[in-house]
Amino acid sequence: MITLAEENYLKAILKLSKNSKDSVSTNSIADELDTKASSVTDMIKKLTDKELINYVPYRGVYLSKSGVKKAIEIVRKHRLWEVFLVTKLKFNWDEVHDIAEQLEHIKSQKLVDALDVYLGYPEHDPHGEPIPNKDGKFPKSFSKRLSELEKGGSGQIVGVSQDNQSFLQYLNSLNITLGTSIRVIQKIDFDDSLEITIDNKASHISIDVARNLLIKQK
Amino acid sequence: MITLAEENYLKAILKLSKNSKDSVSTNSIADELDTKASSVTDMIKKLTDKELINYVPYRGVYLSKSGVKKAIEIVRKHRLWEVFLVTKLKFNWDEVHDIAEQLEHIKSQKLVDALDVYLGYPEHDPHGEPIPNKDGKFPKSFSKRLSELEKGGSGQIVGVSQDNQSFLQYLNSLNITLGTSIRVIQKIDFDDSLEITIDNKASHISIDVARNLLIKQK
DNA sequence: TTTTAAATTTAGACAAATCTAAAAATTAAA
DNA sequence: TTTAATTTTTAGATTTGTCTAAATTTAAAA
Repeated sequence: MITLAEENYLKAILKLSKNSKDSVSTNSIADELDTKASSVTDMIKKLTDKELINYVPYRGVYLSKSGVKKAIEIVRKHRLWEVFLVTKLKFNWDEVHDIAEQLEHIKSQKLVDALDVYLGYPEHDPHGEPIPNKDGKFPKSFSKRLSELEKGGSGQIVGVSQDNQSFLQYLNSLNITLGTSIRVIQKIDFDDSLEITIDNKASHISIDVARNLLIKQK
Repeated sequence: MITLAEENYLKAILKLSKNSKDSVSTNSIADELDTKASSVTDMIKKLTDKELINYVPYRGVYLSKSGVKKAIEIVRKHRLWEVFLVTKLKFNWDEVHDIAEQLEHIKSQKLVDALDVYLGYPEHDPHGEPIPNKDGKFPKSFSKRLSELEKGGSGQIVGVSQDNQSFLQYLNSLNITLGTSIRVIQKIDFDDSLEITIDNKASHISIDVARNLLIKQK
């Protein structure tokens, strides 16, 4: 049986191994989970015993096949629940993370699959992150960043690539949400900022914001 | 902060104090939670420190005001999630208990309330148990037992008063579910069993079953 | 290449929740 | 009312997940 704490470690290791291809260091896990390196070493041993990760002392860890499978399952649950909270319970984009953090640990394969059906097999969560399917496969992504669009280009918001509170709240204030139509009216050379329309209303955003907005073109 | 284990104890104590009005004994809690009396004594001390229960050594416990409030919140969450699983995710009646047992511990007031709205403020869970509202008040019950109906009487199933697996599975095999229309065709004096129609199809059930079926008459 | 700094692990401790076995208190029986 | 049986509590141990402080290993700097 895999415990809640173990699940959180697996998820953290998966996330960290996506950033850099190398094995994941003890300290980086400690940072990610806001805990101490010594605690991480302890847990690493438990996960190694369960063959969920591979570990060479002082050399870092990486997920085993079963560890990847398990970690992806947790990510899948997290993101499906986020979709549920936003699309069905009308939560805001930036309110769902902490609740999904709890819901992702509910154990029932049937529940996850039923939720997936109920939500219509969504491919992205409200933050634009891809949702792996039942077999652990991620959908092919067709989105690009708003910052990559040319003048005159347009598309619909399908996600964001950063999910901190202040960013999401800023988007809220701009009336940018999932599905919002955006068109690039002008690109300002001076600071790379963009004049855009948000559902046909004019607005102005910085390049930093544009870089974190994922859009899908028709 | 209240822990998962503490929540389970509060729920058990609430359940046990509904049966008998007296204070709840250590052993009865141990039975209910399938644990040892010594473990119960330990936990009783913790709950007493947190003023969630009142406790006199060797004399049993009862819930404090805040303990009742907390326990009812958990029951509310459990039952709302059961409704969700059955009405939205199409689970069977007898499959939802274990999952709700996990979901009831998710911490978010906003989530519970949103779920309540989403489900249309249900007053009973799929087992017929009443769902306390936001303020902890239970709905007034208008249901009666099928066993109390006269020959010729009819109504709709609104719940059951017993929720063990085999009973629920038996009902399933009879095609008795929430909302099913039942009419009493004949009462057999010999063993008090009943000839009934289930959605207009003839069937025969024992008095024991009839006693555990809650119906609402038009 | 030796020394210093940084990262990692070990050792020992702690809180939560549980257990077994033994002691104490209460209740029931003789 | 004394004894026996039952219930409850205490004492001490265990597991999980965490911590601090010290020791060890690896990497970087002189």
